[in-house]
Amino acid sequence: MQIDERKQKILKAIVQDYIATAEPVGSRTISKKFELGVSPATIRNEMSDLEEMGLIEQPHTSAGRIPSDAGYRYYVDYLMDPVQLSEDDKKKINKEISTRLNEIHEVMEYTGKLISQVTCLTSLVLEPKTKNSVLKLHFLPYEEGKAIMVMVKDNGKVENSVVDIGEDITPEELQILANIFNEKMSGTKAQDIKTVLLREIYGELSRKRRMLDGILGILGRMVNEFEEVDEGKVYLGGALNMLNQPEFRDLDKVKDLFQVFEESNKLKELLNHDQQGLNISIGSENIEQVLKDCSIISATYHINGKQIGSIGVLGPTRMDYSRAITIVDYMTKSLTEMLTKKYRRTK
Amino acid sequence: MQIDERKQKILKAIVQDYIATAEPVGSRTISKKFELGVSPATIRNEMSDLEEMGLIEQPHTSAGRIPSDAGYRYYVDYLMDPVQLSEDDKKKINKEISTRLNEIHEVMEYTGKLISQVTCLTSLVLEPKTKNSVLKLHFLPYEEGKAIMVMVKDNGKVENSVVDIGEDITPEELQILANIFNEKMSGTKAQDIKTVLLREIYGELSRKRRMLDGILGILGRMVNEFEEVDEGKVYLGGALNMLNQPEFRDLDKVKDLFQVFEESNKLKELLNHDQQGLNISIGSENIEQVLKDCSIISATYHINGKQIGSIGVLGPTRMDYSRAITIVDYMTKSLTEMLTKKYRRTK
DNA sequence: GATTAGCACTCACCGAGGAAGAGTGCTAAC
DNA sequence: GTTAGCACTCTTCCTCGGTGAGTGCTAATC
Repeated sequence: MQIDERKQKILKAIVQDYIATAEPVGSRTISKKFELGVSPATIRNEMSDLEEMGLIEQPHTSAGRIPSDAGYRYYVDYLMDPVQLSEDDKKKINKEISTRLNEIHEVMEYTGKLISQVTCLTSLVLEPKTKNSVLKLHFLPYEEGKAIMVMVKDNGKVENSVVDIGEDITPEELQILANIFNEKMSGTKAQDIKTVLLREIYGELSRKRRMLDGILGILGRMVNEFEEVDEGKVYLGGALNMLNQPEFRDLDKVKDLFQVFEESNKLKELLNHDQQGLNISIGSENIEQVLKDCSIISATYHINGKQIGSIGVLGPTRMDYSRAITIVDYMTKSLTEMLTKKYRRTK
Repeated sequence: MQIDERKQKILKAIVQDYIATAEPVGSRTISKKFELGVSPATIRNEMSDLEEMGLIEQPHTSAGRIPSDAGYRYYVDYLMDPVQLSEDDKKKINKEISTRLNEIHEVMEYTGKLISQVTCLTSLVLEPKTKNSVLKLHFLPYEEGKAIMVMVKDNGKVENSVVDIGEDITPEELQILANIFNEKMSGTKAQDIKTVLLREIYGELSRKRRMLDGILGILGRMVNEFEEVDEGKVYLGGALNMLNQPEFRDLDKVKDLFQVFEESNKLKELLNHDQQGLNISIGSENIEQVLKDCSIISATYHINGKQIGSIGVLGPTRMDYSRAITIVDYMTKSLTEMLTKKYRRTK
């Protein structure tokens, strides 16, 4: 869409003023607050054009204009001024995160809190996907018929779960299972394990008929475990901030919104776009109908340049895009750096 | 407080009608809906007395009466009719829980969902406190200078964490440490481990001077781990249900309430009364000022008759107490039974 | 003496009506 | 092409009277 410079300035003024005040912007306001050197009447004419183009709209006849989704999109793509994060903010973020780096879930939770605090919006943080290799498998004795399976993954995480092994499997046999895994499978992606592993083990064990049935059963359950821990958890932070937004003064809207917040699957989907890097989804561009008055800024972070998770902020379409983008961007970089440092492995 | 039978009947009618309708109850309503055999005028006189006693109050002059906190308390203590849970409900609860019994956090989360669904209120579920014994300790190799410590607790939970062990500790030495622990300490309460363990290990190892320093360091960190995992997580479910309650039509109240919901520490405190069994906290009886219009029904559940956690429901003071109590009560019993069955150990 | 009918009074709630104010669109002049 | 002027629209806010639910009091009744 090609629009002339003065229209751009006016659109920019409308978006910025509306972001700041949450009130429809009138022609007089623009001519007073922003120095365009033209009278309100001229601005009115331009606004009429902008409305025809679908970039702004009028809540009712005698009100000012507010940006449409398309208007925000144009603003974000072409008009927005870049914002620098203050050194203070940067320091705060870096320091706060690095003091919390013990457990991955603590990092995630705190990252979320931090983002929502700095942006005054709601934060979404997706745990690194553990669609990655299990490096090593250990079995430990538990109780009759059960064993503790400890999995070391190549992102440094350690998971354990109790698996049923049946009564007639001996510790030695379990050890064989672990050995086979550690020798042959180490580094296999979890989702590939199901097929590959089963074939391998089958070959290896075909001599030892007696064990076979039991162990195949264990494998079935193990693979379930692998998949279960595969899911990155999603952390929601600062949901309350939404209640301070004037667009959520309506209780029904709050209900709808929080309904989405309670469904972690939906939240995951919101962050789960395929492309890497920064992504901005404005209003009706969101998959979720309920979020038609919200925008989401999200970005991916990396560990060892490979596994990825994402973080995002969710706010009303009328959010301070440039600030939010800057913060999300900085946060992903800082997270990538720290997590990579933490989980750098010789392998 | 001694009040005559007719006053009791009237108070009961007021509470029940108010619970059902959320509207102040007038004298005419009572005389029509409940068969007391007296005219509205008589009821009015009685109501006037009840108000003087502080059991009911009047929102404004020309409105009916609503129960005060003291009124609810009297109702709960003396007037309430017991409710039987329908067989359907029972079956539903039992079935739903037992299909989910794999991971403790799944049980907790699902229990919460179930309670909030059945009561249409908000549920709080406190994980079993793991202020309990570590039965067994294992060490597994991780990377240079670190080891995976796997702890089996006597409530059946398995926890793992990566501990720094320093470069010059050999796997064999770690094994010794584990052996010492498993022989001497097994079953010691986590909070007692710090002192006892240190003394024991010190004696055991005083011969092997070289190892001592390193191992003492590990112990320090281990003990931190023990304490860290001590905290039971709290699960919140059905927070949205509160938004359907007419008392939370006011956005500011919602904000305050959700503020509490976001602080898991406060939620824990709400469930953390010392006495076992059922506990009812009405309105201003709550520690948390913000919850002065809410009541909490909570009860403790047990595993192996020892470790305890609790579950609760939170709703407006105008909640259906007898139903809520019945459900919470049934739920704790059913949870106790199932968890005890699951975690029954020969030890 | 307890109960009740009758009645005046209070007060929240609701909808109508009207004034104020913000903002527009149009027209005519610059 | 730009702007001043003006009529017009529409929301917001306030006021005001009517309505209805419910009370408290008084006097009559059981």
